[in-house]
Amino acid sequence: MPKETFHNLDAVKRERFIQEALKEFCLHDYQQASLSQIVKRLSIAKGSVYQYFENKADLYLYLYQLVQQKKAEYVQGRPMRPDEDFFDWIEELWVEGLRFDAENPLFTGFLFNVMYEKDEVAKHLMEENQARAKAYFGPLFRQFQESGLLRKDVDVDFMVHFFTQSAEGLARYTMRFHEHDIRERVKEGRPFISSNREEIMGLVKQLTRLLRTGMMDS
Amino acid sequence: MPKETFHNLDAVKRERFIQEALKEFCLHDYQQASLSQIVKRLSIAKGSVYQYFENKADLYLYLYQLVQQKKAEYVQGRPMRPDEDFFDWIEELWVEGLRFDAENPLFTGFLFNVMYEKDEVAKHLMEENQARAKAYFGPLFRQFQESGLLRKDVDVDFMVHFFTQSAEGLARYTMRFHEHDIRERVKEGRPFISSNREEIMGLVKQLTRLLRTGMMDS
DNA sequence: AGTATATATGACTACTCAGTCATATTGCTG
DNA sequence: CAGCAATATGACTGAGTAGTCATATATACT
Repeated sequence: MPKETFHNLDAVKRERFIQEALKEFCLHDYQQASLSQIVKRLSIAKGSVYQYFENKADLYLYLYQLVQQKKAEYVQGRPMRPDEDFFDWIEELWVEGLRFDAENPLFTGFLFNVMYEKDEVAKHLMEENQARAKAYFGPLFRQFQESGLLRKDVDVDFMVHFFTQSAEGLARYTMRFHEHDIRERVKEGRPFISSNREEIMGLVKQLTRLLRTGMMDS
Repeated sequence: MPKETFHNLDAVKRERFIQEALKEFCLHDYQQASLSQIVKRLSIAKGSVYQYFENKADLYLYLYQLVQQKKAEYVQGRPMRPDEDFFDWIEELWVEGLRFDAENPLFTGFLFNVMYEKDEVAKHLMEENQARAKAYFGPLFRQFQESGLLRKDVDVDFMVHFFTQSAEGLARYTMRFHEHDIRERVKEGRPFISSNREEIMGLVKQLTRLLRTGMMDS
């Protein structure tokens, strides 16, 4: 976690530091991300990083905690109402989530990188994240199976995996037009996820259609 | 592409070189993978790498081409028969594919890394791969839509994306029990994908169920 | 055996990095 | 203003990297 000095920092300077650090961890994985490059872009001394954080891993974990928290705040506070349709609820959740992604591309880019990070620092973060999804949706799905809402001939764990994987793929799909220049967009701070509400709604609806009743024509 | 010298190499030595290089690129992304480490493990001189290949990128691209080709050979040669059910065909394809993955963990590990590689060297490989999938399944899906097999209220591109993403997620799911010690397994050359035919068949069947008719109980 | 060609070698260059630390600068307090 | 504590600095260390190249060794051919 950050040292006292970082919290004492001028808010503008602290924000700029976070932005630039996120940018670096968006463009590169943990090992390849360079503190030297961050301080160069910020025009501050290398030593300052170590006035603010213990080391590189400390900074990385702080950023993760920050981003994770912001995203959770945004998505939570809209729990499923009793007797509400699960997929209707999910639709709303995902639309909100994608809007958040569009508005905070650096957050999303960072989380995507964490997801596929090969370094040890990030291993437990992914595992935690997966465990969280499993703990949340697992019992819910089991309950739905019992109440005859979800099919019983597919394993709950597998269905949760399939479901979360689909959500992830949805975010990825929204980036499809910017895949070739995501790096440039990150560098320049431009968004790389569509913020077109119509488009987002359309995609989410298509995904829930597939999840509900599959690919086959009925 | 490799230099003449690499092709002239004793087959055993060449195979060992490939194995060790794949191992390194399984454990690390492109930038982090170290030629110095590879030659150390092989007990050969650093210079030898440059007798065999132009540079690091050349080696990486050679490995990709090699792995891609081997996998294609394995999966191809089982084209869809006319009037065969699409999902029945897919089931067979995926079972074969997962068997290949289980038998060649280094190949699969390497391809997984390529997929999420952030370095420029790999960018066009991913794009190529996605374009290949789109070119192959796109027209097929469009045809299925017209013949009333696939639902028409979901965009073909989106459906192809959903479909390929699901296949990828399937492979990832088979690794779920080894996620914490994949690195150790790669280092020691032990498999990290289940080769239990029953289990593989079971998982593939569950996925095709979900793809066919969705998650809801009918 | 002798010569030419192919292959193997590892010290070396030039680079980047995380992290350190003695020193300089700033801000605050009495 | 003096003095002290908090903060900023950047040269430096030690480690690791891709790639080079002159030299040594092995192989093939006459």
